Amino acid sequence: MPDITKLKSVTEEIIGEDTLVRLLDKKSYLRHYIGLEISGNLHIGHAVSAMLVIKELQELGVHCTIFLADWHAWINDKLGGDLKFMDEVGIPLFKELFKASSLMVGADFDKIEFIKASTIVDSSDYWACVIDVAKNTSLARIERSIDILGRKEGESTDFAKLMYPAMQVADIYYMQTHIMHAGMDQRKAHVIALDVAKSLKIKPMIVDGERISPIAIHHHLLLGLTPPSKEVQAKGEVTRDDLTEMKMSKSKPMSAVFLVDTPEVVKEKIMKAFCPEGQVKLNPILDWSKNVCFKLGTKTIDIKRKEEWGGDKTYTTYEELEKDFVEKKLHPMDLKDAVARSLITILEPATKYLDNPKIKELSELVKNKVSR
RNA sequence: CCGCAGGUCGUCAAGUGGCUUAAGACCCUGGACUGUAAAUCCAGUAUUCGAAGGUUCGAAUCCUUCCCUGCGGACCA
Repeated sequence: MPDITKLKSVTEEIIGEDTLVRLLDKKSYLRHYIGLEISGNLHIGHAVSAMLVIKELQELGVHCTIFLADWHAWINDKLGGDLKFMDEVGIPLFKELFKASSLMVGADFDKIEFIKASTIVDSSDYWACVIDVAKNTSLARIERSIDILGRKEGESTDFAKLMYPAMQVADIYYMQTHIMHAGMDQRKAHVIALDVAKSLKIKPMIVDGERISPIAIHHHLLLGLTPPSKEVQAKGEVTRDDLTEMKMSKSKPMSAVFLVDTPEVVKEKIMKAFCPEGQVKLNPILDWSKNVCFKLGTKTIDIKRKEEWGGDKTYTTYEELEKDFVEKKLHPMDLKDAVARSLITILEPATKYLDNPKIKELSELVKNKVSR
C-alpha cells in the first residue's frame, strides 16, 4: 500500500482518497495539475502550500503539471488582460518564482511540466470539452461558483467570467489530469468537475481504461496578516467563504509575504501583523507557525527572550506552542520575532535565487503594469 | 439602432448655480497609548468632480457634442 500520510499532512482535504490510493497501488500513470492565473507575483503560500504538495506527489511517482492560466487571467483582468505582456514578462517571471519555490521546499523543478492555456485553446476539442461541461451543469450553479475568481458578489461580471468555471473544469478533462489540485478557494469548481464526471461524452477521465472521477486535492490557505473584518471577528462560526475572504491578497501587500520580499520587509510585515494575545482563532501568526514554520526548515520555533519574560525556549510541536500561547506563557511579540526569523530562513533559498538583475527587472515591469 | 438612469478621492458616497479653497464613512499614511498587532485617541490625504466646448460676474451643479457603465426596448411578425 502506498503511504500518503505525508501528502495528507500538507493538504486540507483530499476528495477521492480511496481512488488515489488504489491507483497509486496499481502503479498507474497519474497526472497532477495545479492552475494559476498569470498575475505576476507569488507569495509564501504558493510556495508552501502548492509546492509542498507537488513535492509529496512527486515522491509518490505522480507526474506534476503547472498550468499557466493566461486566458483565465485575461478573463479575470489580471495584468491588464494583456496576453502579450503575460507571455513576454508574466510567464517568464512566474517560472523563476516557481523555481525559487521548488528550492524552498525541495521539489524537483525539472520534472514539472508547464502548460499554457493559450496553447490548448487552439484545439476545437478543447472547446468541445467546454461545451460538454456547460451542457452538464446549470447557469445557477455556475453563478454560485463565480467566487472562485476571487471576486465579491455584486461586482460587475461580464459574460466571459461565466465561461471561466466551465473552462476550468474543461482544462482538467482535456488535459486528462487525474489529480486536480488547488487552494480551498477553488473547491467549488472542482466539485462541479466531480459532478459532471459521469456525464461527460467528449473526454471522460480515463485511467488504465477505467472511467474515474478526478481526485481533488485542496491545500490550506494561509490567513492574511491584516486584521479580519469586524463582522467576521464577531461571528462564532467561521465559514469556508470567510476564510477565503481572509486569505493573503496581492492587492493588500501587507497581508502577504511575497517570495521577492527582503528579510527586512518580512520582519516588518510580521511585526505589524494582527496577533491577539492568547487567541488562536483567526490568528495569522499562529496559523503561519503551524502551516509554515512547523512544515519547513527546522520545523521548530525558537523563542529568544530575556530571562524576565521566561528565557529562551524551543518548540518542536505546534500543539505545545499553542498551549503556551493560549495560557499566555508565550507573548505575541516573542512569537512574532521567532516566526519572522523562521520565515527568513525558510525563504532564504528563494531570496538568494531571486537576487539577480534579470528577475528584478521582470518584477519591476510587472509592478508598473499592475499599478497602472 | 432607440429609450431611461448614471459617471464626484483607492472604495462607498453627500452635494443639483455663489455658504464648496467638494461633506461623511471605510481604506491608506504618520503619531500617542499598550512588551506585538487590534481597539481607542489625534493628525494627514481630491485645487478637483468621465472628456471637450459653451452660457454666466460665478458651475461638480445649466446647455451642446463625444466617451464609458447599467437597465429596458427594437430587429425576427
